Amino acid sequence: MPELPEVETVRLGLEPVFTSSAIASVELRRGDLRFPFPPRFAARLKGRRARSLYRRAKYMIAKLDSGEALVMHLGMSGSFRIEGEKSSHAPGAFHVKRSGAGAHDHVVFHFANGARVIYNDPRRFGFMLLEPQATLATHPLFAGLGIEPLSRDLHAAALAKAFTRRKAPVKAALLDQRIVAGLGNIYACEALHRARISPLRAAGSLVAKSGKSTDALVRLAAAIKEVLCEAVAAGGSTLRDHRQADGTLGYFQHSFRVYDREGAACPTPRCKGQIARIVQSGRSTFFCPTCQK
DNA sequence: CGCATCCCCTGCCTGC
DNA sequence: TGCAGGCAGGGGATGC
Repeated sequence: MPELPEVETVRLGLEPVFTSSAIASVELRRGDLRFPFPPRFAARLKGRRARSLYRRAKYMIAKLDSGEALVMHLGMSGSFRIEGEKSSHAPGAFHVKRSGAGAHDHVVFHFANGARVIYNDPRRFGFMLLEPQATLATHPLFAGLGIEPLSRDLHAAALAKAFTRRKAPVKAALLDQRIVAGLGNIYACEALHRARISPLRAAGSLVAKSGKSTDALVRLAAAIKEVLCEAVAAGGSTLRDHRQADGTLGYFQHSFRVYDREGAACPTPRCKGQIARIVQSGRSTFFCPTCQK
C-alpha cells in the first residue's frame, strides 16, 4: 500500500527499534522477494546495529555499524509489524502476540532487546539489499533518482527544468522517478487536482518559452508538498495512536479528493464537474475534466 | 532518446 | 455459491 507518506510513517515506527538495539538474528522464510536476497544476508546482519534509518524516495535505508547499508523497499504490498516490544502503554499486559508465522511473513528481524520486526509482502514486489554505504549513491537504483519531493530541491524552477521539451503527459512525468523521486500514483493524481492541472497536458507545455517556470508549476510544486505533508501528518497520527506501525494507509485515504472517486462530484468549491477515470501508462488516473486544465 | 506496454505476484471485488 | 475477469498504491525490461 505504500506511497511516500506511508513509507515515511513506517520509517518513523521502525527507527527506534532499529537504532536502539542490535540485530540478534534474521530469519529468512524464502530465498527471494522481487530479487534474491543478497548472499549471506542473515549472517551479514547478525550482531549489527543501525546508526540511522532514513528514507530516500520510497526506499528505507539503515546505515549499519558494519559500513553496509540495508536497503528496504515495500513494493506494492509490503508492510512491517513490530512485536515483542516493551510498551509504556499497557504495563503488565500480555499484548505480545505469540503468533506463529502469518501468511507471507518473509523476513523476521530479531533484536537483542527482544523486539521482532516482521516483513510481510503478499505480492513480493518488495526487496531488500545490502550495499556498502560508500557506493550507495552510485548504485543503479539510486544514481538516477530525481528530486526528493519533501525537500527544498522541489520548486517550480526545478520542475520547469525537468519538464522542458518533455512531451509525455504531466501525470506520467510526475511518476517518472528520474524527475521526482517517490511520488506515486495516488499523490500524483491528488497534486494535479489541487494544482488544477489536467493530467493529460504535455509536461513541457507547463514550461514558459523562456524555459522559466509558470504559475501552474508554482501551484504544482506547492500542491505536491502540501498533499504529501498532510498525508505524513495523518500517518504520524495513527502511529502515535500505536495502532498501525505497519504502513497500511492511515486515515488520510478519507481525504482523497479524486483518487478512486470516479463519478463523484468534484470537491473544488463552485466546480460542477464530476471525477473521471482514465488510463495513462497503464495506470488509473482520476481527475476533474472541468476544473483541471 | 522518449514514451508506451507488459510483466513480476497475490488478493479482493464485481458480475455472471 | 463458484468462478472468471479486472483491478491494485511500484518499478524494471523491452520495443517502437
